[in-house]
Formats: sequence, C-alpha cells, structure tokens
Amino acid sequence: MPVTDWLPAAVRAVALDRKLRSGEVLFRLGDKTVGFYEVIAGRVRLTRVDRSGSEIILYVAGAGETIAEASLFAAAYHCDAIASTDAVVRLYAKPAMLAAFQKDPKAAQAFTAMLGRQVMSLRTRLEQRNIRSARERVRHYLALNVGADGRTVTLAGTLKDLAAELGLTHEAFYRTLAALERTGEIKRGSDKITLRRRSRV
Amino acid sequence: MPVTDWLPAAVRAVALDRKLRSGEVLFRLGDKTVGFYEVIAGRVRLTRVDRSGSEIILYVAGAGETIAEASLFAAAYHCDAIASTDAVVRLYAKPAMLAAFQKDPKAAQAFTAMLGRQVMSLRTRLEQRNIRSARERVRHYLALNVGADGRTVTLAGTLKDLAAELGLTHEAFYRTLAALERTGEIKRGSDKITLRRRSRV
DNA sequence: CGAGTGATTGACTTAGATCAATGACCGTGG
DNA sequence: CCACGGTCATTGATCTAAGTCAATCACTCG
Repeated sequence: MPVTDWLPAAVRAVALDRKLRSGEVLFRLGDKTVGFYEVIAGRVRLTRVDRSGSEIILYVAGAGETIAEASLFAAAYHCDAIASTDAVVRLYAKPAMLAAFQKDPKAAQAFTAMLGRQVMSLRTRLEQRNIRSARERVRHYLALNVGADGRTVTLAGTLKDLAAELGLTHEAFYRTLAALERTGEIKRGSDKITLRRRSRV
Repeated sequence: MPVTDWLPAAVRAVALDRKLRSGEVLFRLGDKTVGFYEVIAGRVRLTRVDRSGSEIILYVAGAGETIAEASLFAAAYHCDAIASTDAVVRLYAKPAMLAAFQKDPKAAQAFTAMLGRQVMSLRTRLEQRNIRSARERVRHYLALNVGADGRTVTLAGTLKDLAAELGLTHEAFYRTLAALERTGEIKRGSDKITLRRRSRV
C-alpha cells in the first residue's frame, strides 16, 4: 500500500528526505520522536541493545516500507534505527500528522485502517512461516497472491527477494519452483507464475 | 495488551459473548461487518477458499487475541472465520466503536496506537522467524523478553505454547532449553528463566 | 483411579541450509 | 564498443540441525 493512499497530502508536502551512509544512526532509543519514516532506498534496521551490549534486531525495513509509525503516539523512540546499507529515508513530521488528524477525521481513519490492514498482512505472513515444508509454503504464498483470474501470480521484485520474504534460502526456493514446474503444478513466465492444476492434497 | 487498555468502556459495556462449537462459522467472506471479535476461549481460524475449494489459513487466533479489527473500516469481511475448537468469542460492535471514536478522539487514538504497537510486535516476531537456528531463535526471544532486571524472563503460558510461538516443535524447544542450561547460559525456575552469562558470539 | 496433557529424552530421517560453480545480463568506465 | 565487475538465476553435492515417531514420568481433574 503506497503512502499516497493513506498519508494526508499536507503531510507529504512537508516530508523531508535524508541520506544515510551505511552504519549511520537515524535515531536512538530515548530520542524525542519527530515523526515516522519511509525507507526510500537501501535498508534500515531497528535494533535494541541488551545488557551485554550486543545488538538485537527487531526488524529490517527495505525500500517502500515505513518504520516507527507508533512513534506518533509516543514521546520517545523505543529502539535504535541504523542504516544497514547506504540509504535514503523520508521523514513525515509528527506535528504535521497530528494536525492533519485533528483537522480531518478521514485522515486519521485512513491511517488507522492502513495499520489494520498491515496487522492482517503481518499475521498472514507469520502464519505462513508456521508451514515447515518449502513446497507448502510456496503453495500458500501462490494461493494467496493470485490475481483476479484466480490463477496468475504477478511477481513484483526478484525471485531472490521473494525467497527472503518466504523465509527460504534462494536456492531452496529455486528448487521448489523448479519442482512445482516439473510436476506441472505451475507454469513460469517472466514476472509471473500461472497455477495449472491442483495436486490432490 | 489487554483490551481494557484501549477499548472504550462504552464499547465494552455492550459487548456480546457468543459460544461456538468446533467447526461453526463466525462469519464468512462478504458478510456485512458487525464489529470485531476477541477470542475469549478456544481457537478461531481465519481462512480464505481458493478456486479449487480448499481452505487457506490466514491466521489462527487463540484466547486473548482480537480478530477482524480492520472490519471497522470495511463494509464486508474479507475472509471466513471458523471455530477450530469449541470457543467463546466476544463481539465489540462496530457502531459503538465508531460512535466512541467520534465522541472521544482519545479513544480513536488509543485504538490506533494499539494497532501501531501490534504492527511493531508482529514485525519483530517475523524477524525472529528469519533466524534459522533454534538456539539463536530462543536467545533472540529471551533477550527481547527480559524483565526490568535485564536477566529474568517470566514465562506466561506453557512451554509448549511458547515453542509454537517461536515456530519450533516442542521437542526442539525443550532440547534447546536443556542445552542452554547445560552450558550455563540460562538457569530455569518454574515460570521463569534467568540469563546467566553471555556466550561470546 | 484412569484419562488427558505437559515436560522430557532417545533414536532416526530428511528436508532444507550451506558451500560451490556456471551462465545470462547489465551497466559503466575506459 | 567492449571488457569487467556485480547480481540474479540455476543446479549439484554434502551435511546437519531440526522434524518425526515414540516412550516415560509427573500432574491434575473429575
């Protein structure tokens, strides 16, 4: 869901881009919150540091993802955000967001609805990870991502990225796709996969 | 986060409980939305049905969890909800929620903030699943769930349930705990685990 | 007291991770 | 215009950690 769908125009208008070099800190736990960010390019990791000083990764956000949405309702950030690669982030200012919410309940509702959809989608991805078999996992993904025709799955990024999203190594994923194609269950095209027949159970 | 923290009292006051027998349908895709539910007891699965008629599981909610929060902003449910065991669910009516939001912006904000925290927590659990090694996964969990003293993890439910939350078989989880205790990295008590020393990397 | 469940450990198997190598592309700098 | 470095896609070989099957003990609850 692109930010244009749920971010008030007034907020987008005052968004601020910032370039980060790999390893650079975006914010630290305890910093006063200034807003939430969209990752435009590169990757940013959210981490916490344990007693012994080692970093615990909470999440790694890639291009197109937003982070620290919850900071809108908190005085301070609850974790560290550090660039894992050279990156560009876009700041959506908290005061502007809150003002927009105040002015237009529709804006607040759009934001809430977006979070609700996000929760759904994350739960589904988590459920997917409960499937141990690579083949079943891929089937689950394909079944949930068919287009309107009920049999075509359009591939957004690279297969490698998709493998990561599925929690598989790219090798395992390639092999699984190859196996499914060999049995005739799927047909592969560039940038899409077509489901063919159902295997019984 | 218990519902009392973010659910307006006015909504809780008119909540409605419903008993479901295993296999009974709570709602179907396309049904007009009447509100969202809290699972009080048992388990409820959210599913979709694919072209070939088989059920695809989106999520399985257990006691204490809420489902279909996003239905507040939709006219119809986007999936099926079916009891996987005998269950009790509590309905929080959509009109009451929306009225409470209208009346008190604080209520709306509390709801949004809850969703934001939920997103955070789900992302973290997803990140955790990216860790393939059982031992590292358990370490990650423990590190993120220590109490204020930085070394004690309080166990809520059964170890079996925790194993499921971590995406491990209970056997693998027991063995991992046993191994960690054997190396002295953790100390186990009833209902709690204490971190001892750090293993270097 | 027997049924049901959690906790635990043993033995065995295997699917997927790991390590490795190759070919196809693609942008780019000389 | 082309060679070169980098990444993706793909496949082979190998290994092992975790899944699966199974059995036991301790509890708790009617």
